Parts: sequence; C-alpha cells; structure tokens
Amino acid sequence: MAEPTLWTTIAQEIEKDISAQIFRSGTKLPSESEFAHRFGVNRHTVRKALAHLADKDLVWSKRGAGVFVTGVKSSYRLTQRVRFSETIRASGRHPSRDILGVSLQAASPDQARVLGLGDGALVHIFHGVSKIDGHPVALFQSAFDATKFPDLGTHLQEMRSVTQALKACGVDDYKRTSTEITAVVADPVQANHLRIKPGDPLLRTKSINSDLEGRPIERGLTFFTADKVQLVHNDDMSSN
Amino acid sequence: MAEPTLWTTIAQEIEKDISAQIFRSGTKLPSESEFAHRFGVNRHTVRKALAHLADKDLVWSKRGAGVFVTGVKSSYRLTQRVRFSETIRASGRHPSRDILGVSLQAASPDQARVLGLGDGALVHIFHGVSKIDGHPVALFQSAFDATKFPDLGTHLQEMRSVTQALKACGVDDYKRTSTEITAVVADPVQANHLRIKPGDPLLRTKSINSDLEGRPIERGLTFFTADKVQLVHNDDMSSN
DNA sequence: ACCTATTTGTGCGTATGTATC
DNA sequence: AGATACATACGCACAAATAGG
Repeated sequence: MAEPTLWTTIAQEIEKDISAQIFRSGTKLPSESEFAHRFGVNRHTVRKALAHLADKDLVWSKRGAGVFVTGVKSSYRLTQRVRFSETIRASGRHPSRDILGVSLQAASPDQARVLGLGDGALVHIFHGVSKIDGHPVALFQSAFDATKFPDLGTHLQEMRSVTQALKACGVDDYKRTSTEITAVVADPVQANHLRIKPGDPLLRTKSINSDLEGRPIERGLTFFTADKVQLVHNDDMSSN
Repeated sequence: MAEPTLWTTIAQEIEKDISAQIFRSGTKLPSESEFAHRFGVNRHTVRKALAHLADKDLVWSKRGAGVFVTGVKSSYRLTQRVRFSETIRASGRHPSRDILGVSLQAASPDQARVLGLGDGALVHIFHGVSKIDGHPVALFQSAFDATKFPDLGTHLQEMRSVTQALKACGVDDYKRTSTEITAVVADPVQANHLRIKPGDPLLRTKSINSDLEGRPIERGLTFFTADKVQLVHNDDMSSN
C-alpha cells in the first residue's frame, strides 16, 4: 500500500479531517467541485478519492444532494489491554463518561462466581454511560470485590476512572482475560440512555479483567450501540 | 475447588447430561423431586446443584412449571485458527451446512479492497447456512479470488468445506487475521433462513483469512443468531 | 371461570463434620 | 478443651405459579 498517487493523498487528507471531526459524523462534505478547486485537481480525481472512502464506509453519496460522512464506527480492539479512554483518544476523538452510580451491593451469582466470592458478598458497582464526542455509545457496569478493595468506591467517585481508582488501591496494572460477545436488542431504558430506539441492536460483552497473576479483579458488562461501535480482533483497523 | 460434596457431583452429573444432549436445549428437566429420588438425596441438595447450574446460565427455572435447559450458546473462540466444524465437534455437538449457492460474481468494492483485486475482478462466492444439530445458527458468505483459485468453485461444490477445497487448490493452511464484530437486527430473509423473527438480534462478523505469508485469501461475512451463539476472546469457556 | 395436581420457591428446624478463634 | 462459625445435608410445611382438564 501507500503509493503516493494524487487521489490516495487526497483520500487520506479527507479521512484525516473526518477522524479529526473537522467533518462531523452525519454532516455533508464540501462539494466535489469545491474539493477539486481546493486541492487544485480535476473533479474526477476527487471522485476517485471519495469513491475509495465510500468503499471503506466512511462516506456515502446521494445523487443531487452531496457526499455525507457515515456514522463513524469506533473500533474497540480485543486485546489484553483494553482501555476505553486511550482507545478513543488514539483515534482522535474525545472520550467522556456519565456516571450513573457508584454503589455497594450484594454480588449477583454471576459476579460472585467470576470474582470467586461467597454468597451475598459485597461488590462495588460502577455503572454509567460512555460517550464519544458527547454522543453516548455504551452502557457499562463494573463489579469489584468490596472486601478486597474497601476504598475503591470513594476513589471511583473522585477520579471517575477505573484504571486510576485501581491504582489508588494498589493495582498498578491489569489485563483483559476474557470477553464474551453476543447481541441483544435494546430495551426502552437502554434505548433512552443511549439515545436510540428500543429494538435497535446492541453488542453485549461480558468481560473479566485480572491482575498480572491472573486473579480476577473486575467483572464487566457492557452494551455498545451497534451502529456506532464495532469490536475488532487482530486487525490494523484500516477501515477506520 | 473440586471438593466432592453431594451437590457438586450432582451438578456435574446434570451438566454432563446437558452437554451430551441427553437433556436437550430448551427442554424441561426432570422435577427436583424426581432428581432427589434418582440420586437418593434431599430435594434441597438437588436445588443447590440446580442453583449452581442456573448461576452458570445452563438452566433456568420457572415456578410452577419446572427447570429448563437454557438455549445453549455455542462459543466461537476468536483465535488465529477458526474452523467451524472443529469448534462445534469439540463441544460434542454435530455441525452441518446447507449450501445456498456457489457462484462466480464481480467482486464488491469491499471484497476487492480486502483481497487486493482490481475493479470488476471475479470472485467465487460461497454462501449458505451453518447448523448445529440441525438447527440453523449462522448465515455465511465467503469470497475468494477467482483468478488465483480458478477451480475453487467446483471444489467447493464437491467437498462442501472451505478448508478442504482450499487444500485442493494448494492452500494447506490459513489463519484468521482480522475479525470485525458488530450487531444488527435480522431482516425477513435472514430471519427466514435462521428460523427466527425479523428484528431479532444478529452478530455480524466481517473476517479476513490469510495464508501463512499474510496474504488475504478469503473475505467472510457471517450473521450469527445471537440467542444461540456467542463469540469468546481469550477464555477457557468454563461457563459452557 | 374453576378446580386440581404438579412443580418451584421459601422458611424453619435439626444434625453433622470441619475449620477457626 | 471449649466455643463459635460455617457449609453440608435432611425433613417438613406452606406459598405461589403453572399446566391441564
């Protein structure tokens, strides 16, 4: 790849502006003629570049209307090191979080089993909405052993970051040891949080994060809006 | 773990019968009283075992009705070696395929891009329905460079196996180099093939299989029924 | 609409072995 | 040794939901 033809460099230029949110998701791009003038090339060259971006599902065109930026799918790589904020920032977008609650609850059977806890043990529940550039993309819920990390709740409240809060509790690093993926349709409550319609598809992941010795630390449950997110395994993310 | 208490051995016994399909997916288990009599224990002991299996999402109970085998979610591991038949057989179930068609078509832009083909190049399209124990679980579509593998079409017709057909074309081994995962809802055609309702959730994977030198060989597009399948990354599949 | 048998869910009591303080 | 706590296992009774007539 990476032959420096006119149209490839133009395509890369436009792609950069899309991922930098200069051309925002869903908005109309400048016209082909305008691009042609701006880059000092023929309109056909611009068309070739845009066609390539359309192949990659970055833009779509409508005859007589213009070329529009496709709803960008953020790619989450399935690796041992899964960090929401880093992943998003690396793609030039701005991550944020709405925290819906930090609470102390009795562990669910699933949480207890995964974290190796007894019946009725207490867990810190951290749940909220993950956003990219202000748009909600995922509902997350994390469970931590409250006995093992007594102060984690207050730390989570203050720092609003799992990685930071765990560090304050003596966990310098952790890794993703398991991710189970399936699909569901959004119920009204989920749809409301994610600003989608009930019945829209969601990616559901159940994950386990463990310390470096392999002991489970966190049980996560996340619902991604499928129209804005895709999970990627072993990829260079070339189509993003 | 693994203390041989009564209830754990009973739980293992029942779990074994579930995975051996003696208790089929979706069917009702014998009543707690019947289990108690059969194992010669108190009903509470059976209940403890069943509660454990319910924790693992293997069974679910309905008061007044009985305990039912959960629709078993087949786990597909996301690794470098993804083989449908092997994965299923390894879990003690019986894989099969309905072939909907083997055809020669002009490559879609996406297929051409991934396989590194020129405009209008021909590809072999292999598509059909994957089944487990006779129940449809996925719609698949594979695209191969027809210039590179001229005889692949006939081989696919005959052997009905991608791995076998590729071997006949001189590709001894291949590996999964990329999997993109998202979720969609089934349209009426997909729903009909998969015997589900339109609007039910599907897992959609776009995959690339490459030869051992990393050259893309196959572009795959698969729709899994989310209620019967989950994808697993880096897991021991203990809950299945 | 009703009854009834079945089945799960829940509560309480008893006993035993094992580990811990 | 004694006291305490906990998990296991059994027995009985009743409530609540379901399925079938």
